[in-house]
Amino acid sequence: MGRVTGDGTVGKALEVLDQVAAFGRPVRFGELLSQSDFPKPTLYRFVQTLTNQGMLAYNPERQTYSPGLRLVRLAHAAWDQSTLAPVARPHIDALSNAVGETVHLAQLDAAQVLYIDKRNAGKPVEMYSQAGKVGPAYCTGVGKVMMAFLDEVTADRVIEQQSFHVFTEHTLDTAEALRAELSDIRQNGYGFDREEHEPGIICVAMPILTDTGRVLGALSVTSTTSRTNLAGLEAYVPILRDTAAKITREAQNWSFPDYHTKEATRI
Amino acid sequence: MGRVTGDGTVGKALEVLDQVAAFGRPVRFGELLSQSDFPKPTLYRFVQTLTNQGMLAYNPERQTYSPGLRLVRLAHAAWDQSTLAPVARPHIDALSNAVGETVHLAQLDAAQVLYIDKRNAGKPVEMYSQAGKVGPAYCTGVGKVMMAFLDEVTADRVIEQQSFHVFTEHTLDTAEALRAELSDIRQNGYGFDREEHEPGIICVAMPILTDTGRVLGALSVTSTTSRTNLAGLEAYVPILRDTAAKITREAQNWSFPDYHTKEATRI
DNA sequence: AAACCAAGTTTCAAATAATGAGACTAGTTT
DNA sequence: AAACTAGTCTCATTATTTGAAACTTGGTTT
Repeated sequence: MGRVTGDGTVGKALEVLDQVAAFGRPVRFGELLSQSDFPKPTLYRFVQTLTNQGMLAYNPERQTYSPGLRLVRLAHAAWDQSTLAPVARPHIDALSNAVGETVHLAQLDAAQVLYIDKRNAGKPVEMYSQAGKVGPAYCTGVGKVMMAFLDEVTADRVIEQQSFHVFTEHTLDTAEALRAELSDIRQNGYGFDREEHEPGIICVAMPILTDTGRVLGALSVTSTTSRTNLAGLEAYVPILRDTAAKITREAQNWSFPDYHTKEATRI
Repeated sequence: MGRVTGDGTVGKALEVLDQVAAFGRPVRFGELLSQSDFPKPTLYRFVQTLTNQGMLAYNPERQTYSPGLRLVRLAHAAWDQSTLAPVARPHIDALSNAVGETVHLAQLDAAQVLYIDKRNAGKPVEMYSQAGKVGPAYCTGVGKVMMAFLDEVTADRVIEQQSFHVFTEHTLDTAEALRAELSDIRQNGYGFDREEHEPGIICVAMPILTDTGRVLGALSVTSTTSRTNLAGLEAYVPILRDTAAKITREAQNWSFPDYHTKEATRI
């Protein structure tokens, strides 16, 4: 969804990979076919190739395909080199201890929010279950603050790719409403999720920017309307700002990849 | 290393992806070129395509490439659907608590050991940093017990792909020595790492097999020669066997992908 | 400031690989 | 045993990849 297609054969093969992943369970060739735009033999060859390459795993007993182990290995490298996680970890820990609420670290990937790290209030870390998860950008705190600080061209592209599905009565459901909100966020320097994604769930979010203003990612503190309110969350703004600044400082040295290509095709 | 090449354009592109990941740090185009068999424009186009697709991330300030965020998202799905991790987690937790030593869960990927989960004695879980890591199969406990229970054809292919690099004075450095060891392991049903990979580090490992004998993965308990010895580790065999059996039972229901294709090219 | 150099990028005809309609096979149901 | 279904294979056509060479850009030296 929102992914650039038409990068030749490689792009098509990766599209198939995404489709398999999107099923969320092992999937049969036929199911994939009925859902795919590719003709049977073409899809078949892609699936074959990806399986040979370890990007898909094949279960011969059930004749099903699922995303392969090679991805886990590659993601390990991505995690280390292309995400804020290694640099941010100690600061996230400190933030989590200080606020005693759920903390998220996210980055943008193809117009979606990709959760990179998470600390559950109190509970021990239950990682991979959350890291790698994606969510909508237009109705989450982290998504909105990241979009707010993108350059105009990139922002337009990202906004255009939002689905504006209505999750709750507070969900912003048009590009115009979103643009207005992003403008507010730019003014304040931070943003909220006002039960826009899930009823009863609110959060305050802070962008992580380079000092040239490039978006690196975002942090958020999440709570529920039963425990606090927006004013209560706003009290966390100073510590969030501080944490973000620390992450920025360290990230500058290590230096991180950008979220746009020269080609303007990818976010 | 050990990966099947020659799956057309897609295979070549993924080879490039592996090369970038192998650098272990953001890498410039030129560095990649000097290390690659592809001619300049060909490599250039691959890198371009992969970047457009989010499989690589480009840092315009430093002009470097690193594995992209899309991999993190895809790996999340792989983790959930193609690994033993979700099923094994509670049992690994219990095992870790019971033995108070470092516990590993691993699977085979392309003749290498892929660590899927880990519990550090006492310390809090620090996930992704370990999950996705790869290691040699011929000189680790988990690697050897998995190889020992592969079917003959697959085992031959895997053994052939081992590097037999000598890490310590105890490293098995020939296919013959390894085959003898695997035979012993098959007899006992479990295996050890006798400081073969790192001096002072020893472990006892147990394969996780389906009841038809197919290899699903392996478990190990690791310690140091300063804290215990092989006889001490052997005491953990019953609980390891028990844990493996529990994981097998649950995995059967959920059912997992295999580690060989119909094509006999991929492990 | 001109010449040089290195790194990255683009071009385009030739070579190669991807494509997909259709045929085939194996397994299952009527 | 015929009809059906899901998966796999073939091969002429078509479209894409390929890479030598030329070009551009930014930085460094003379």
